[in-house]
Amino acid sequence: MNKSSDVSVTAVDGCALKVVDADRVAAVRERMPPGDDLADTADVFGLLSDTNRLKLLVALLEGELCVCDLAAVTGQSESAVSHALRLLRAHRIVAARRAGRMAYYRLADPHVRMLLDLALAHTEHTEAIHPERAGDR
Amino acid sequence: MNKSSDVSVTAVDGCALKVVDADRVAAVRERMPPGDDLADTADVFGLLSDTNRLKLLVALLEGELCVCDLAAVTGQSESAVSHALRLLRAHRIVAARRAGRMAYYRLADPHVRMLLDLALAHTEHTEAIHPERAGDR
DNA sequence: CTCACATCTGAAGACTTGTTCATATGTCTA
DNA sequence: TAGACATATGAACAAGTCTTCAGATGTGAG
Repeated sequence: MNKSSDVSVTAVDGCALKVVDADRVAAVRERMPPGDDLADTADVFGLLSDTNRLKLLVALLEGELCVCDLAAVTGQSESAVSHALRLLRAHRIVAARRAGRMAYYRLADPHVRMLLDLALAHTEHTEAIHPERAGDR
Repeated sequence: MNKSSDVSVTAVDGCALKVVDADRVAAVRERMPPGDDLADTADVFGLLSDTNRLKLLVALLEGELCVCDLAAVTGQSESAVSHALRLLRAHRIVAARRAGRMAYYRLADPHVRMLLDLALAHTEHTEAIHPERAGDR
């Protein structure tokens, strides 16, 4: 095993790149989930990465709400809420129930619910440990 | 309690909006975490929402790696990796250890590690239950 | 049937983000 | 010290995203 200080050059997938620890690189590569899975996961995170969408989802954690109430709770325009819900609905993260002219939305993805719970539990504890912007070294 | 079918108009925070269930709206509003917390949480999700950054973090789950190995594992240019790491470092999600001219990066945020574990555990099981794009009704 | 209402939609502009290329910084070796 | 090397950085362009506005759709009441 060529550990530590020798730099080798491999061409694992067509594009040659210098690697320091070829074994670990190969091992990590093995375990890396397929690109599609990672892309899906990144998409989910992306849906949670907007403050307004996040507010909507947090509001829905406790039960369904109609569009206008969601707008009131989150302080957004009804149009903005509708757009956001459409996106979330397309990704099956929320689901709608229609009652006459009202539309009641609820969280439809237990996986996302867990992510939200986990994330919120931590930010409540962490308060200000994330000083945004800092650049070390 | 004015439940069900009467629509009232409240001006809770200055901006008047029609609400259907004023009680629930007020209750949900109560429990909603402060805006700053939500913004921080959204930022974290945002950092995980890029496939390339996600790859880097997944690669680091098993231990530290230097920049060039990260580039090799994830198939990105070293410059791109460096830029991504800078962002992650600024948010204290990864930390660098320098050894001569090499820089070894590791996951520095246990909170993020949990989010990653949770997310990956699920995508591995869920395969294709997230048919990307679908729009119901 | 007509009106008021709740929600949805499309399009356009402002803004944010990622990638690339060129170059800078700092470290090791000869 | 000179030169090779690993990483970092800045600037610029391309691409994607959010918000808003105006108007469309569908539903219930009179």
